Amino acid sequence: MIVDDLRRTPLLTGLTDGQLAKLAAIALPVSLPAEATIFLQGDPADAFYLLAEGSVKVLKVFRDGRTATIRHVRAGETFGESVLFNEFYPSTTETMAAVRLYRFGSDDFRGLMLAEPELGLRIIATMAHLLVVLNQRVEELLLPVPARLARYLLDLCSEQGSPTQCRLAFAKQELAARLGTVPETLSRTLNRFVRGGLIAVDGNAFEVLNRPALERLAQQ
Amino acid sequence: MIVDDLRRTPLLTGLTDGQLAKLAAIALPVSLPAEATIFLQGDPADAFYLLAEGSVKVLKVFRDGRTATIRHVRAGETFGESVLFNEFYPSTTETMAAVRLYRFGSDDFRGLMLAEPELGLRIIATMAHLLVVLNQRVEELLLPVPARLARYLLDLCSEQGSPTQCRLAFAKQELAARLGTVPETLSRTLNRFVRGGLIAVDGNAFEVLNRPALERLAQQ
DNA sequence: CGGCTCCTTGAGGTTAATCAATCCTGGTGG
DNA sequence: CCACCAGGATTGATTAACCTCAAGGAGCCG
Repeated sequence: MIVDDLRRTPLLTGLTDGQLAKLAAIALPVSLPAEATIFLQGDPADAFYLLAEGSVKVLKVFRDGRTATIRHVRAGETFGESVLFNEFYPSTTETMAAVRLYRFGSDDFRGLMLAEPELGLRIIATMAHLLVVLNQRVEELLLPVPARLARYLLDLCSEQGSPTQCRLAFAKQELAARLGTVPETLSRTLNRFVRGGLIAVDGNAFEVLNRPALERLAQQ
Repeated sequence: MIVDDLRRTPLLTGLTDGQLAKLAAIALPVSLPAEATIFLQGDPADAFYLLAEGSVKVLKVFRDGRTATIRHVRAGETFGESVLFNEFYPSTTETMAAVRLYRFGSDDFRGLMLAEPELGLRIIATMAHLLVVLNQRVEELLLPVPARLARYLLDLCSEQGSPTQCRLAFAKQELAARLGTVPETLSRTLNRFVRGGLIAVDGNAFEVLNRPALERLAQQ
C-alpha cells in the first residue's frame, strides 16, 4: 500500500490522510535490482525519488572511471530533490541492493505543493537537511583522511545508537569511496588506528576504544 | 525602499506587489561594514538573509585557524537558507565589503510560506540551486588543484560574459581559499598555466589563450 | 623613504595515490 | 572433505601532489 510507505517516511510524519492520499496519487512505484543505475549525472531531470526499501548511493563518476560517493541514501529518505527546479541531475545514482522506490514527477509535485503548502515546508526541511549534509561533506574533504575516517566512525556509532560500537553495512571499498580515498589508504589508516589503541576492528564491526582521541583527530 | 530591493532580486521576480509587500513586512534591514562576521558556524539559527548590496563569503574555520571558503555570495542572492529548518548555522559567514542586507526570521518566514505557497516554491528553487552548487564543490574538491583552478577560471569568464577574459574581484589569496588550497600553490599553478600558454595573467585580470586545453584540464 | 600587504619563489617534508604482490575468506565443484 | 577460485583486503615500494616554512620582491600609501 503506497500510503503506508509514505506514512512510514520520517519526512512526511504528521501529514493528514488527505495529504498523503494526494501524494500517493502522483507517486509511481518502481522496483529495481541491485547494482542498477537510476539516473546519470547530466540526465534531463523531471522527477525525484523516495526510497521505500533498500539502499542507494549518490556518486560522481570521473572521466577516468574513478568514482566518489557523495552520500548513501537509506530507506525513508529522498534523493534527486534538487531537480524540482533544475533541468539536470547533478550526480549519478545507483542502487546498492534491490530497492523499492517511488517516483514523483516534478510538475505533479509542484502543482501539489501549491495546493498543499504544508508539503512545500516538508520538502524545504528535507533540502535544508541535505544542505547541511553537503556542507559537512565539503568540510570533510578539506581534512586529511584520518580525520574523515574518525568522523565517519563516530557518526556511524551514534547513528546506530551505541557510543562505542558500530557495524559497516557494506564493503570497506565502499567506505573508501565514501571517504574520498582508496581502499589501500583506508586499510592503512584503520591499521594505524588499531595500533594506536583508538579502535578495534573485527571484519566490518568496529569498536571505539579511545573516544576522546578519536574526537580530537576528527577535528583535524 | 525595501520592496524595490526585493523586486530586484532574481529569486523573487514575478511575485505580485502584494506578495512582495508581505515579504517586506517581515524583512529587517541591516547594514554592516567590511570584514564583519554575520554569524558563526554553530550559532543558534533563527534567520536567513538576502544580500541587497555588497558581497559576503561563506566559510569553514578550522581548529588551527585555517579557513576554506565554501562560496561567495553576491548581491541578489540569499544565504543561511538552510536554517529555515535547522537549529544551527552550518558555516560561518563574513562580509567582504560593506553590505546592506535583509534579515528574515525563520518563524515569520514559515508563517508567510503557508499563506503564500508561491514563496515556498521560490525558496525551494533557491535551495535546489544551492544543492547543485554544493554538489559541484564536492566534486571539485576531489579533483587536483589545476583542475579546480581551470574550472574556476572558465566559470568566471562565462559569468562575466566573455569567452576569454575575466577579472578577479578580490585578492588571489581569497581565490586560493575558495579553491581549497594555499596562496603558494595557486601562484605556482597559475605560473604553470602561463608557461604552458593556457592563459595570460595581468594582476587580477586573466585571459584564456587555449580554451580547449583548459577545458580538458578541468575534467581532471 | 619606511612600512604595509600581497604575491612569488625556493627547499624540504608529509600525505596519500599508484602499482604490484600477497593474503584471506566464503563459495563451488570435484 | 578438500582443492580451487574470485573478490575483497592488506602490505610494501615508489611516486606525485601539495603543504609548510622561510626568504625575497613588488606595489602602495603614509
